[in-house]
Amino acid sequence: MSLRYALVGLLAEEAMSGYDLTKRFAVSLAHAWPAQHSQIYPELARLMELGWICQTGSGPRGRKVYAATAEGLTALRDWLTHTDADRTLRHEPILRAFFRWTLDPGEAANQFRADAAAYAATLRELDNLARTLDWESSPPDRSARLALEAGLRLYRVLSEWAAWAADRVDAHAATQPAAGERPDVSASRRRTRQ
Amino acid sequence: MSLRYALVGLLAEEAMSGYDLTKRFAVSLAHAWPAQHSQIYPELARLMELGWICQTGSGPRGRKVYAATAEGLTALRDWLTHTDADRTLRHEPILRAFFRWTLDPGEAANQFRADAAAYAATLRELDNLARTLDWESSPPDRSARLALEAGLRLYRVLSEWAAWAADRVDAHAATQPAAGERPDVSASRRRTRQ
DNA sequence: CTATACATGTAACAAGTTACATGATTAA
DNA sequence: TTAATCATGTAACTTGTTACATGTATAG
Repeated sequence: MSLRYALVGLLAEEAMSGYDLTKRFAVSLAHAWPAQHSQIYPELARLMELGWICQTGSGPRGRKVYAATAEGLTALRDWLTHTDADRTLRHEPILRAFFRWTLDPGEAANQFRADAAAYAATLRELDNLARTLDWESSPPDRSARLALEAGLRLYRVLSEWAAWAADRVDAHAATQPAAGERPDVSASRRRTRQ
Repeated sequence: MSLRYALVGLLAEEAMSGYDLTKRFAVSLAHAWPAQHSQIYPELARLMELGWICQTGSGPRGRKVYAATAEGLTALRDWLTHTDADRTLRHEPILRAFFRWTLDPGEAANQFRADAAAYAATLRELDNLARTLDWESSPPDRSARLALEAGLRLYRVLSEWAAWAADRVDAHAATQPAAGERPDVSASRRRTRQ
């Protein structure tokens, strides 16, 4: 349901088209709730049926401009106040980290450093985005700035974490007798509880 | 595909059943890649067909114990080294933060504080889990500790972020003339680009 | 004229969640 | 004996991704 409310929320701030919304999801919302146009257009149709949004204009190339209705805004507020937030974190790079013991330490460290670099790049991107937002402007902009701050802090720690993990792997490898190329997988595989 | 490789990875470390795997996903992997038993059992069947795992034993109540095969381990390593990681972050509480300008500031601040408390609770949970893992034990445990550290750091910043955001909302509300109960939504809604 | 950006949609598939469904073993 | 835990599975549905498909307006 999150996408549905996100669309209403954006349209409550400012009337715009599906194309505009898609761009919003590709920039400011990219690090909170990414969505493609193929998901957005059908959802807009459903929101029209629900009466949570309405078409307020049109433009060249079949452009349709939508705005949130009072009902839509009520539904959004109801979602925010009367439903539990899903605080799940699902992040593939962390999953990958669990299994890097199957690689030789040099490769594992390289991968952590690649993660660190990628996170740092995203952080710079978000930082530029944050600079375009004013702290003391409109309520929507103030909220956006608070949300953006989460992304800023998250990517900063992810970057630090990955760099730290790379160093740890290197440090441990240095203490090892540099035996085979890879850790002895079969030894741990023999551990079994039937 | 992540689930598939996660299962092979866990079974490369230690032979176990679908039930055991489900518990692993509910504890150590819960904050990296959550998965339910309804997703795990069918995937195990597919992994058997692929030859990436094999059944190595059985137990009471139809218990089936699986282990990763050499092919499975090769596939896992190939995934880790030859495919791009998906570094997407999708987190509902951040999305919600974007739209809290539609609520009165008191309610918005309360919600941020509830977020902070929930994150802090998860952090304590993860901290207990981390204490059960040794830094210098087996390679799999060392990897798990590195991965867990990401969760630790992420939940710490999320908790700090939410508390900070709550304070910010309060601080801003204090400077406001306490006019109506809610921000003037209609004013910003009038902003429109056709 | 020609490439790029604008603009909207659909279809097929993959992944994930919730609910349904069943039964065996064990500990109190 | 009875509740909890162990243990495996399926079905229906929702959500999200990738690819397909089409056409218009604008800037160089």
